[in-house]
Amino acid sequence: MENRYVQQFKKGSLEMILLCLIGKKETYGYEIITELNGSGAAVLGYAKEGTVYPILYRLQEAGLVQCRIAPAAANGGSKKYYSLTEKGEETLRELILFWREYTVCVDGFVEDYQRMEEKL
Amino acid sequence: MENRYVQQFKKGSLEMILLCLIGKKETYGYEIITELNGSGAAVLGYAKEGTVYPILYRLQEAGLVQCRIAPAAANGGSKKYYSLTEKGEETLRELILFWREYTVCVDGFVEDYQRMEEKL
DNA sequence: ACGCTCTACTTAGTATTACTAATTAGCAAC
DNA sequence: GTTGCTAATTAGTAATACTAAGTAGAGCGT
Repeated sequence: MENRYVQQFKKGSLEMILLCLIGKKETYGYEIITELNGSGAAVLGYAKEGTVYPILYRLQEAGLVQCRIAPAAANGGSKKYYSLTEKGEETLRELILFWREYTVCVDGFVEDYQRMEEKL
Repeated sequence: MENRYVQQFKKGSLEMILLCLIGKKETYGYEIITELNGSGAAVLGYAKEGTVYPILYRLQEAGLVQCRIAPAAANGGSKKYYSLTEKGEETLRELILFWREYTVCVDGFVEDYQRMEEKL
């Protein structure tokens, strides 16, 4: 891992990111992994199977996503398509609200520090 | 814990928050805890000793903060005043840069989801 | 037929982070 | 001398994510 901070901040928000991706369109684990590892999300580091699949199981067990099994496609194994449940949509809305509050709070500490640093 | 999301997002960024607080002014564990539990940081939940002190030890072991022991004050035990080392300042600058990148990335996923939701 | 590659999912074991909860200890006020 | 406040320490646990390996189907080239 190139950037050791990646791991740190990533904890916790991946769950929200997966809910966003699933909410945008019905999708499956492998596609999520390739999307995360594609352009735009490099700052998250490279999501691995051992990270993504357990989160999907947790989300399903919590009743936030539902799963539809599609038979094996052109090439490759059978896919598990996930979509948000009503509870999942509600939870995601709450999560997003909280994410906003949270970043505002953390930014506050950062700005306090930087304001002080500028005075030197 | 009232808000179960608190715990999730909090993982990882507390380290940066402590560095910001220590960088702003020399301070000690108990003061950090009371500051975090005071106004403005309620969204972080209530930081407990078992969370803050181990982070301070980690930061010290990593050479990011240095420690000065002050004799017992008017009332209370002796304090351990922490301040940033040069390495700590550098690391904090890097952490802040990364924090910006990180939130932009996560916000991107959130906005993608919300853009799609509005179209419905 | 065989191995190779790609898609796709699963899982065991580990590290890190934070929380719970209890303990120690000095000093002051009553 | 007991209570209350400041201040730090620590043992044990839960949650999150990572490492690394394995399973399995389908298509392709030889």
